[in-house]
Amino acid sequence: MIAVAHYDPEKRFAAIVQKFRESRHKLTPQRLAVARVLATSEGHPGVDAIYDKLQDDFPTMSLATVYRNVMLIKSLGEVLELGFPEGGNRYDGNKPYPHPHLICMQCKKIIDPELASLKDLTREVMAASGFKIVTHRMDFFGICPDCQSR
Amino acid sequence: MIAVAHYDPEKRFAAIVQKFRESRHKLTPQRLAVARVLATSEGHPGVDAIYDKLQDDFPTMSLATVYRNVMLIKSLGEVLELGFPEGGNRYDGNKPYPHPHLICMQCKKIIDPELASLKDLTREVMAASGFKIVTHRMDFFGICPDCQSR
DNA sequence: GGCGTGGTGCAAACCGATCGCATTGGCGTT
DNA sequence: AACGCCAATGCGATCGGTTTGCACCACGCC
Repeated sequence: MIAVAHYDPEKRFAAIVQKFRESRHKLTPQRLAVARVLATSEGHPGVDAIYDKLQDDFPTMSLATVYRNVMLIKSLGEVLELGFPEGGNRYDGNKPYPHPHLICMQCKKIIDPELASLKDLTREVMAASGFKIVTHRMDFFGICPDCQSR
Repeated sequence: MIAVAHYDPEKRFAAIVQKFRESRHKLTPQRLAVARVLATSEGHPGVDAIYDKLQDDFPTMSLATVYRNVMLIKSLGEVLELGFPEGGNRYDGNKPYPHPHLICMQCKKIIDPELASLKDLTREVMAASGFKIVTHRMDFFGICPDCQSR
């Protein structure tokens, strides 16, 4: 398996909470719980996965609340949204900047491969096209080793 | 502007029609019209754009017919679908294999930059992860020269 | 040219995501 | 520590792009 660089979830959680404070948003238990899940972003969870994970602690929490808080954290720039046309967007609040993803088409797991920097490619595109590149998206779709052997 | 390699729309159209025949699908005027638009895929049209473009020739054609035929051509492997989480998927039937795209976030135009092959990256990912890579997606989002000067 | 079946047009259904609203509760103020 | 404002929550209703069901139509084998 590829080595995966990641940040300390505690530090990421603190950074997100800091953004809440700066933007004068209230620190509700539900909000903090969503932030905590995203700070780790184990497995690049979708809204459903976040919702399920918090069912034990917040049995009455609404799915709408998860949606709203994920969107809030996204608007604060503290989570990377991986949108998919078929729905079920996934989120990465541990590394909230664009990076490549490796997606298993069968079990839907998503991991972060370590790749030679895309900086060169981005620079190449900017120079050749005249575009001002704001962000990018790079996904590899395939079958993971686990699913291959199943 | 980046030079863009593309295929002869006539040849692409013939190839798609050939697939229709092989798969025993009827050659209706609406189906052929959709295939003809996709063979060129000027501007990477979405379903709406295809529908609009064919209004003059087929004023009574249903949007559902466009959807069904685009999906058919996709299932035949003759069009590349560029799905977006916010909807409005775009299609490329001229180069129906994965390749990078450069997308203007303002006017939504999509062009094909010429880049050093991604083969090396794909191979790197496969070797390092053990995944069997089936396809990929690589988009650069930015502001095109036209929109920058507006 | 006739027939069978797949294709079309229309409208209804679908469904994840979002919104409206009444209630709740975080947190600045006193 | 208690108050009170207004953002946040939970719930149900709603939305809009896409898909589906169905009756009618027409492509293409014979």
